[in-house]
Amino acid sequence: MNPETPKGRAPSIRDVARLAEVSHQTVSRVLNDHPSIRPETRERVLAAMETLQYRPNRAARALVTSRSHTIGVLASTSTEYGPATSIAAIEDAAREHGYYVNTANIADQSAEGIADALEHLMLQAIEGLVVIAPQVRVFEVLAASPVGVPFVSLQSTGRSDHLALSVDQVTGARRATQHLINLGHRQIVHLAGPQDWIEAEARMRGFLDAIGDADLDLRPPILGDWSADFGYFAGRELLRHRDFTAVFAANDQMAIGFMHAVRDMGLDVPGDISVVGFDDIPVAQHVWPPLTTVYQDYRETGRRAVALLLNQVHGERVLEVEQVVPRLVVRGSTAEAPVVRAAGDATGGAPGRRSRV
Amino acid sequence: MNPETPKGRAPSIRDVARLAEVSHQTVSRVLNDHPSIRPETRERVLAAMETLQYRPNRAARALVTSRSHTIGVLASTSTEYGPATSIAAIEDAAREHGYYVNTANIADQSAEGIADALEHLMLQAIEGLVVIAPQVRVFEVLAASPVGVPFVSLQSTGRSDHLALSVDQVTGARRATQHLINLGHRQIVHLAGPQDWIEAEARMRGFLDAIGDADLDLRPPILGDWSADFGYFAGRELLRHRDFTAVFAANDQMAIGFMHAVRDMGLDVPGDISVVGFDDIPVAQHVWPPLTTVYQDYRETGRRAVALLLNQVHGERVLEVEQVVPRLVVRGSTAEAPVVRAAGDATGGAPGRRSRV
DNA sequence: GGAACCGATGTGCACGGTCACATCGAAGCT
DNA sequence: AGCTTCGATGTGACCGTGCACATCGGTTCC
Repeated sequence: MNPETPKGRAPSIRDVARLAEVSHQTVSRVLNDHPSIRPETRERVLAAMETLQYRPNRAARALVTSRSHTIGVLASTSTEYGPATSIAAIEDAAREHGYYVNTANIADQSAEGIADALEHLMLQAIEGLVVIAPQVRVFEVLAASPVGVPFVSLQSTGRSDHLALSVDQVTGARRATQHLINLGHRQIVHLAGPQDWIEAEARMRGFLDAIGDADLDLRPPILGDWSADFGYFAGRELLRHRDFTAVFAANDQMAIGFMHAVRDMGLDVPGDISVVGFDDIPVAQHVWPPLTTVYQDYRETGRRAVALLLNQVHGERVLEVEQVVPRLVVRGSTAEAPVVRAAGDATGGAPGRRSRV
Repeated sequence: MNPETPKGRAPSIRDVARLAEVSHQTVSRVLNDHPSIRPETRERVLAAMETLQYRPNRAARALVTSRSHTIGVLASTSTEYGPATSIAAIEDAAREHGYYVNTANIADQSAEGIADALEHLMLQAIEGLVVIAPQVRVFEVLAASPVGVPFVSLQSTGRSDHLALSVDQVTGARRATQHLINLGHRQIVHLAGPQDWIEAEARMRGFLDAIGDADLDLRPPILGDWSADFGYFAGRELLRHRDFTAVFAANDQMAIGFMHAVRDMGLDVPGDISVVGFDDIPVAQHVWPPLTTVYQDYRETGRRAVALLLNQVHGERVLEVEQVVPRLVVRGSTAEAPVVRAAGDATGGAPGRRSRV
């Protein structure tokens, strides 16, 4: 459409060069901010680009430099609030650094599904990888077929073959549990995440540590699937025997589902049973009762992952990462343990209503 | 590392060709499933690829074919459940079709922010665009600087310059409102989404239609920002005058925040005030009371967007899209309107508890 | 039995950039 | 004055793949 454009093809640096009456190499230099270009020449080239509506061809550049300027994100459950938030932050941060992001979601949890997603990313010639699919198995697959590019995981694995952004979930979980213990609870149930998940394990460890420190009886944690539905059904089951006074759920969804079950049984949170979640999803403070939980900054985590990864990609020294400790947020779902355990009393009071927004 | 690999460079089709004792073109043909290749030759080539761990270079291929095999997603609020779910579905579907997805989040709502994100995608040479950033302004920007590739939007705009996946939100909202009207509510407040949003407008229109059909008094809708926090604060404000008995919120988060405010004022849902949301996010059925809302299938929407877009990209005839009507899910947050409007009575009963999981 | 055709494969170039090296005039140094 | 250095620019090759066209042996057809 543009009269200057020679063929039906998009304009290339040679078209720009012709119009600006310079060599194609000079155009290339302008593109790459080469120092030794006369300001006047640069202006002329830029004007020609503007006229032709020139856009550099990323494929051509990638071909010759063998740099794709793309980072991969290997994700699972990207629908959940936490991962989704981190992914969005990763994309923003990457764009800021002039990078593109390619996400592959793990379809199922099989090793094959993981390998498929990884293969998809490798075909894209990614320069680095952010792993936000925090199942132990993912790292096994990664170890079995090395990607050959630096990678960062958003969860701490304890392995040393890559960098991990250590949000100290163990301490977060420990603090949540200690909060319950401080309130006088002695029988505490842990609704954990799935077996294979690193975060689930870390949170469980924090729970176990706190229980051990306080020398309390240990009930084996219930392994869940992070969903509110699971929290609900687990609650229905658990509440058949009222032999506990508090629950620490490994995420807010399960906590919310559990609270639903408590109400269905005609019991009260926190009057009869205190509940703590993990993550502080946006609705956590608006459910009834407002959920005591552990806050972690998913955006910041994503941002830092990109910074860390790009450092590695550019071959810079990677500094030791300081641990971020998530913060306990006390709301209305926790209260002092009922003094007398009355198994039949379903109409316990509702003390300690400290709802806040 | 591999003895066959000539230099430090990754193997190319010529390396494969040399090993298989064919020409590079034959290798290319094997890659592209050209019909006239002898099975025996194909085998030999495939074996050579395997030996060399050959991976096609996407950049080179994109350069010569000028096809990037990438689709762009222009998104905003990709952190919310709905968009996040659709994006994940888009990525899965695209991968299934051998396509890559590049997402750009709109940083702020300014025209500049939108143009930036779009520019980012265009530099990537996307073949098609899915718009999941349902603000009217986005379409203005798109109209001002045409992208030159087919695009599909996940929300109906009424414009005819592109395809829109019409989930019929107007009807969904109308049904939600009618549900309240059928329960005897006469004063209904609408917590709407932000001004600029297509979905917000559609849902508001459905609300207005239903109110108009029933010949009820119209209260101007309150424009919110989709957040639970907003729902809460709007509720605190609205409830200073109890001149309504039901609320239709444009999404579940605002509904949940509003219900929080109702409780804070010592009132009861649905005894004093019925609440309907929109979206059916996973926790909606587990909050108290379980939220009556309108379900829409975000995964399916994303999947269909990709199918539609790729049809266009491949120049196929694009069939008219049938409208999907979202489904009303009745739960415990709605009940018959209180017969007598007792302004001071804060302890209304809790009829119609039909909680279900 | 020779022309036309077809299946299977090879040859060379083009895609749009960047890199290494060449060129060339002006300025600096001895 | 002659040599070196440097800034500003040009020339040609190359990255890995696909396309257009050429080649070549074997059938088919009249």
